[in-house]
Amino acid sequence: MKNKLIVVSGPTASGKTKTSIEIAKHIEKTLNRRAAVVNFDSLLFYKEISIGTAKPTMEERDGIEHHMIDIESINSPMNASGFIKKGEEAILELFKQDKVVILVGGSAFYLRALLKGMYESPTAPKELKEGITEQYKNEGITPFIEFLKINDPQSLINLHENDHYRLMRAVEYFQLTGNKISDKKKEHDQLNPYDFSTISHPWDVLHFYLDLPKDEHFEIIKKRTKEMFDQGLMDEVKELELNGFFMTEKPLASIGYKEALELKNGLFENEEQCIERIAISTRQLAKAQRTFFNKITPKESFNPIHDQGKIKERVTSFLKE
RNA sequence: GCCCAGGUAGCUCAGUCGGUAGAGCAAGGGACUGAAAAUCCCUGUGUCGGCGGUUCGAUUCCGUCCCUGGGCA
Repeated sequence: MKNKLIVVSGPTASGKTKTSIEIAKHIEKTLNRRAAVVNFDSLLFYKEISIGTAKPTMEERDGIEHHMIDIESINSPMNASGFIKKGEEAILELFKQDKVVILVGGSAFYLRALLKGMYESPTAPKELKEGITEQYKNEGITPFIEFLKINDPQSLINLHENDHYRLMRAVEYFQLTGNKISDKKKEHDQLNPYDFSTISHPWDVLHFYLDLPKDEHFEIIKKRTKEMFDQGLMDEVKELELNGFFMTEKPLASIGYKEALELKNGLFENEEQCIERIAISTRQLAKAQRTFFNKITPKESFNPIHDQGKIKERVTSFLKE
């Protein structure tokens, strides 16, 4: 019998945490099997940031074991490759223990990397990365575009000239591997990267996608943002500073923390405006997440508020297959 | 009641020496392979407060009325 993997995806604040716990409880209590949650939210990896990431509390987890949470520090950021490695390891171990794995999160890029694979590439040595950063600082994007014109012109077609981050990565990839990243993309595109009916593992996958009407969703986002402040988001930020962080760590540039730091530095007139800003950015994040998930098939869409019963029924039938 | 400032996009505002208007933000759409809650791209949006007048033509000039803010009474 194939290992069973249940994916619970959806935009931020769409009820993924609650749904995943309900599914896990249902599996353990009603179906008499063990279940475990594996996270694929890109910010839950970091142990120092919790409130602004809506990390599930121990109470919320309700005894269900969780993995891929609090596994890194914000001063050594995770990336998709590292995620795959550790995520796969965790999942395989759970399957070995005959558990049903519930993969939960909103970072579609990471989910796709895990299920459809990534182009192989060694980690870039420090000197190479620093050299690229230095050259960009001094000379701007021009030398990178010139480099790609000669070595990987297709990437110039694939990418916009203002997308400096990806242009630099294309140069780095070539210097690192001697291969064109555009060739790798072309190769990988033949695997239909958004089609999860075929994945790079022998797992049986059921994909739940949660979403709800936009206006309703925005109300939930606003409420949750206010709650983050009540729960002490600002204290969490102050604590980080006391603990010697520079406050320039990459994960702190994420929604909630970026604005909290701005509030602390007097860039907002008041807390209310800061909250408003976070809520809008969160809504925009949800929009981007929808755009990505919309392309992913197959998936079964449900309303997190009204469809909990249907979701459980579907879990039951999936595990009997 | 009088004086002043203002009323232009969902919001904040710019502008038109008279030829029916534009930025930022918001919104909508999209891309995405080692930063992904990041990064990047594309796209509108208007009775230019109402009504009259002058003019070939008014959002722009004039009159009047309404509204908002400030000051004086």
